[in-house]
Amino acid sequence: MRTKYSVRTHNCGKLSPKNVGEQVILAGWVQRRRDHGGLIFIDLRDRSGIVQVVSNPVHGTEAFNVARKIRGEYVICVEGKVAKRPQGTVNPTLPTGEVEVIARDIEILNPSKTPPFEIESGVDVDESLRLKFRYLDIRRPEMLRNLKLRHEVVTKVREFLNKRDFLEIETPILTKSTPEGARDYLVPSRLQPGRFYALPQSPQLFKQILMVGGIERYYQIARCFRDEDLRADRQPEHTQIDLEMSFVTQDDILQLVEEMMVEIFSLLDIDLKTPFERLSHQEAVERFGTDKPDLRYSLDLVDISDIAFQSEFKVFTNAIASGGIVKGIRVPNCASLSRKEIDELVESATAKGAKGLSWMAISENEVKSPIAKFFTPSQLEEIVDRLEAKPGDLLFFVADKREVTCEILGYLRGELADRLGLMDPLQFKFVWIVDFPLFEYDEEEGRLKSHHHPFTVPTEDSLPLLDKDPLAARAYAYDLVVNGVEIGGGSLRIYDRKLQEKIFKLLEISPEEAERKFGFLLEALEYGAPPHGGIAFGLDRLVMLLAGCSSIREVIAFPKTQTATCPLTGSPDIVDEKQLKELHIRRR
RNA sequence: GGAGCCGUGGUGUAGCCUGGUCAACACGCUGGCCUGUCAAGCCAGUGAUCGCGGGUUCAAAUCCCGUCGGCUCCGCCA
Repeated sequence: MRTKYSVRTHNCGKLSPKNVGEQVILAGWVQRRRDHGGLIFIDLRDRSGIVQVVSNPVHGTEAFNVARKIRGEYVICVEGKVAKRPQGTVNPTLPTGEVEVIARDIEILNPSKTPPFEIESGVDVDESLRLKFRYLDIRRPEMLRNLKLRHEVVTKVREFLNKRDFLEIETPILTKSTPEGARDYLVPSRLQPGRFYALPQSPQLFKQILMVGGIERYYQIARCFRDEDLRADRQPEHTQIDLEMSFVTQDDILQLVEEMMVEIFSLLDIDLKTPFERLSHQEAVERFGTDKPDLRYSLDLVDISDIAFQSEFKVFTNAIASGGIVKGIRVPNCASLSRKEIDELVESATAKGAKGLSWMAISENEVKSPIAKFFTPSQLEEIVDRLEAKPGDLLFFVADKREVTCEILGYLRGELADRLGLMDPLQFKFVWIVDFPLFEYDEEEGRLKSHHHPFTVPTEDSLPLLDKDPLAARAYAYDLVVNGVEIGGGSLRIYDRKLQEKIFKLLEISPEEAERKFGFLLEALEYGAPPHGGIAFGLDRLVMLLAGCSSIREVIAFPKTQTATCPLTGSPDIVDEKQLKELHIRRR
């Protein structure tokens, strides 16, 4: 019996009436033990599922004695016969509920301490405890399901891209720090005193170099590192589905990705309609107040500046006079919202940076609002018409600079949708955001900053704008957004050294710095670089959406806490002085 | 760097506002009974000085300050 587990014949969860009569050897963990005194039931669990084992002294005296000692999470091996359950004892909630295994022999392979929390679905346990005992947490069905789903997504992606002639190629983890972007994780070099590697924020430059290397189609399931603060959807290391192609247009890439998404979502029997909706960056911001809109609900933002300017309401007219706008949002059937609820919304908008938030409640023949007195009846009617408001609707208005107005209302839009339960968790609304600005203005640094990254190619008609009005320049850049979550983004890249240098110059990266940081790329561009472009997806976010979770930690085997620590291993940790010395590092 | 919420036996919570049987409930765990349960049942028992430190008070889980940890968010994340 010592090594019987090595000849395990079946998986627990796979047993069915078809196996009745068969002699089987199972191995797994004890989910639960029900001791009836003269008869003991054991729910035996392995990765495939659970099956009930019955230990009756009649069928195995020794086994019964062992069964009495068994406790939860013991690892055991059971030999016995599969039997149909007696009439009236079938468990319809268990896939294997029609059968049970009559134990002839039971061996305890390894006992277990009582786990610090119950290993079952739907636990509500402190997350840091789950993470400290992640190996127990992973035994829970939800975690197993999520990790399995993640595996299936990755498998699907590989199949899909392999079929389309992509090569999976690894790029270095120990690489070079680059300016711009997120804070790098640094790794001190032992052999080169005083020098540091950086962990990659993405394989961006390597994949472009691979294109220059004639690979034409590359992908990688790539780990990426960013030393920034964490969120529910942000970890210091995350995994990207990274791909790059030569000789393609933006449309080629978008189309390929759509096909890939169809494949991925077919895993959950979800039929995605292609092509996905496309919104220009500008339209997204104007209509939804964000570049990652959740299109499961409408609540569009509507400009009423022209009407508002005619009113007597100083807040509105002043905002417009100083170059701002007034926009509104219509919330259906919410005129009955209590004053307290409205005040809460006003407060949250103010917390977001709004100077104020005006509202109007629409009823059959009047507009109830603290600001109604500043408007003529016909102006009010125009506003109602413009927002297509119906009796029972509630309207909110913000007056400020264009960007601020859109941002606040965009935030309010999400807040309202959440409160009103407009986010259908079973629906997946894909949208491409395209025509991104090439640059944005960095107030802090007082200079231009790449909206996507410095290697993104401007559209042809933007080229003349680079010198005149760079902020008006558009890029061949695109984001894929699902239900308000940005799951991927990419661009066509610059493959001309002169243009790349020009962009660096506009970003106020000196030729010396450009040479030092990106010299190898600039040089590569001079040796027959093909036109190319690509995209990268946040695998964790994608799987999170598919799994219906609200944090990527649920789909990562060993995630970090908000303070970037690992309760399981205790990393990060102090190291020996000897190690530091070898690395030429002195602590302050 | 900032804001908010949380921290009570192994787990999840109640108690906290209105200081004084202040430690309760469920699950778990241990033992006993029990041959058809599957969240088994019944009986008995075990177990927390209330994250930590300080303060107020005759008296603090309860009020105040600080601190640590977890989570959410802002900043940050090309």
